[in-house]
Amino acid sequence: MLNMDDKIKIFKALGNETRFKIFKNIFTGGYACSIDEKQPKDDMIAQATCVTSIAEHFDFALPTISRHLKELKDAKIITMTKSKNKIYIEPNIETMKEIAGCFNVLVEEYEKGVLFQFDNTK
Amino acid sequence: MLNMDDKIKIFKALGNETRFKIFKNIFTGGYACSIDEKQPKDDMIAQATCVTSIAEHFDFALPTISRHLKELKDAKIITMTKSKNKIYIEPNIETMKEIAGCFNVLVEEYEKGVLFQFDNTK
DNA sequence: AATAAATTTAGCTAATAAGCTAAATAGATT
DNA sequence: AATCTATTTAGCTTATTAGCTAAATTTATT
Repeated sequence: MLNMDDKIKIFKALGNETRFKIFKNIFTGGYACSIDEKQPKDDMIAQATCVTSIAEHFDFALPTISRHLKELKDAKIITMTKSKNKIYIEPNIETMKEIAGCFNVLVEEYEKGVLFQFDNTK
Repeated sequence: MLNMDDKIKIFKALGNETRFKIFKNIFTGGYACSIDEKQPKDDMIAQATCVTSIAEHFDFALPTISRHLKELKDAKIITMTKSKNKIYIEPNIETMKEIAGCFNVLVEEYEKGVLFQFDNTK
């Protein structure tokens, strides 16, 4: 369950152009890591990628992308799993489900509330 | 339809503690404006409130809250409608529906994708 | 016409964030 | 053991953001 600070951290992480693009690409694109292509691991899903392969798609220095990824990880938007000398990056779909749920509830509750008020004011 | 910049603006707006609390309160609480209580308008729903009445619930100076509200408005999270010398503030539920839709699609598409890959890797 | 209420604008300061390069660390390969 | 690959840490600069007070603007009330 996400508390308020968790949610704020998630929104802050997504409220930056570079991180949003990284997020979007990890969730919808998924770059294969060069080493994965040589030695695919069947316990890794295809989206799993590494810091360098993500950074290649951006015009920023590697440490900059590394720090953005850390922020996405700290917000639980992605997971970063060390395996040998590489970091495998995957979408954290549980967090997305929770956020989706928050907005769905917000819309549902709001519509309930509006109907209630319409009844009240008439 | 929200484009990428719109979405980033929305997340940036919600990624700040003060704005998140204002957002939360406008959507779930709804403070009545002192003047509304004296002269209720039947074309305004109960959540409609004004800058001062929102600011009363925060320990920040009025101009600070005013600027935060402007940012929520610019992100289309709330609407601000001038009526006489006051601003009526209401949730913009359409934007919330769109954001909810984005996360719902993300989760759905991801799960489709994962299933596809499982089929592929086996 | 003067005052009061609601809100914004302007201009300032301090904190935070985003970028960089250089150096450090950890593991793999030769 | 030396080198290469992947990544992070440190330390720096610049830009942005969040807060403030004071002043301006707009409309309502007396």
